[in-house]
Amino acid sequence: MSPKRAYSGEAAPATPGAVWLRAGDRRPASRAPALTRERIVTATVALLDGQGAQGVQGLSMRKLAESLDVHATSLYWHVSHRDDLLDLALDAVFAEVTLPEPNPDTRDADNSRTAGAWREDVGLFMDELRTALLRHPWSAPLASSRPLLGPQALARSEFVYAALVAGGFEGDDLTAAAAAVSNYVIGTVSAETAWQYENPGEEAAGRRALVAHLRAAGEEHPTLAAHPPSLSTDWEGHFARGRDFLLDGLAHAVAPSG
Amino acid sequence: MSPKRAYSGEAAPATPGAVWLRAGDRRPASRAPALTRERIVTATVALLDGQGAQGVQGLSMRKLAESLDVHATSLYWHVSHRDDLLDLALDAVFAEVTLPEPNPDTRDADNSRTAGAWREDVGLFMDELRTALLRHPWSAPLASSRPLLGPQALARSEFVYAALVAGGFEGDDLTAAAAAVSNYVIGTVSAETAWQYENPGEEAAGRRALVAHLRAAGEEHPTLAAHPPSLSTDWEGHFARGRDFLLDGLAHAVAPSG
DNA sequence: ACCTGAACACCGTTCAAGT
DNA sequence: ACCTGAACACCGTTCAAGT
Repeated sequence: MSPKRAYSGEAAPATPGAVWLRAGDRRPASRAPALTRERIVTATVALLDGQGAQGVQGLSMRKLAESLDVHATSLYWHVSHRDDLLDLALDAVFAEVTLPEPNPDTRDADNSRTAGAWREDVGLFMDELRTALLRHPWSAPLASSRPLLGPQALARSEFVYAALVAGGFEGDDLTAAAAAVSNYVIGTVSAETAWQYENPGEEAAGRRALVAHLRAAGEEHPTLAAHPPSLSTDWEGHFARGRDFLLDGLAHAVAPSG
Repeated sequence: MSPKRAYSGEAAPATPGAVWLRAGDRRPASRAPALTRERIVTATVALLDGQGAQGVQGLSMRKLAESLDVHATSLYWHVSHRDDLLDLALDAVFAEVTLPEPNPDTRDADNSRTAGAWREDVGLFMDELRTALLRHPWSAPLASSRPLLGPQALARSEFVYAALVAGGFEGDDLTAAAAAVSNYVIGTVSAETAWQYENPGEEAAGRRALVAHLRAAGEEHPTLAAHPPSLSTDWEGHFARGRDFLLDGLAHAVAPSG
């Protein structure tokens, strides 16, 4: 109704991932303030973790403020939008991905690259990322829908890029390989967490309904019916198999003869 | 006093003989309902498509109702929650993934499986799915965070399963392969759409800020700085490369010798 | 059977005002 | 510099009531 600037509500900020791009976003503090960005981010992660299957919808500025014993509007001194909070919380999850020093670009006696090194590094990254994302069920869907530009995320990307470069990737192959690795992990964990129930008690009933649904639909989908997709919920095993498929394909790209 | 279109009750009509003058006064005995689930879903997709980079947040029951010339609360006769609408809209996107009859499990003269058939089918599925998801930028993040159980989604799964079974996959390898294929596509498109701007005019400024950000961060991340991730935005090319990496890995699993 | 209207319990965000 | 308080423009969903 109002002609000028329509209510923007929860609309995404104009530039995706804008928190990371704004300079001079944070004012210097004079006296120890009640609120700091760190405290707010910690409380955000805690609130989201406590909201179970609600995901990112479990975060409201008002609930967050209450958990910090402050008014909702105070948060806006430290942060521009709710979305900033989500980006910051996500980067805090990436901080939990702990990685060693990457294996260097070592060579065998015949000057070919050692086969195992880069693959081990990339596989380790994938496993570690999955573990961190699973610890915070709201994080994988978020990671799949926001640019990953926070300092912690960038540091993890650096690790992957270094490992792939050591493995012989370069140019577009490098970019594509790194993207495939991240997207596989994030996509897989996102799918896995999509099955989480609000209430553990509902799981049994939900499972029964799913079996009945697939059986009914299965009459038209014989292959699917013969291999019910998510009834065997060995998520970790399936993750590892798919990870190895992808790593096999990457290995093929840098050593097509072998 | 009285609202604009009140039921007149027993009051005398203003115009004598007005019954005859009013069109549509008598509803047909079995009147077609104003709303159907199909109409609602179509309007939902249209609304979401029109909300640009807002994604799933662009859908409100009130706006949707307005676009259907109905009250928001009427929608609840046809649908239980807002989430139902999202699941229905997502399945409508899967309906746009058009696929041929899958290649059968053909054999070569030496009774080994023809190498190209299943791979062609799976690759086609991946390309088609990407295209459909890109047409509706809100759909990939949604697909990555909801179980894909709609009839259209299941039919597409059937195609992938059939192709993989024809290629020689079974058991956990089959499940893992199918999941990897879907998750790769959905994860990749989700990442791609995460970079979309609300307003095309902001893209240039956002790009400059991103370059500056990566340059500053690049001092600590040399490999990343040397290969700036998303500045070359050949999304399709990178998608195809990653797709082929994965397909190579899958091919290796069913023909480890070759 | 299908739709309306009022009501409830929430939202994110702005802005002037306080300290 | 940092926080409060009131206000604005929205939300999803319920339920009794209408036709």
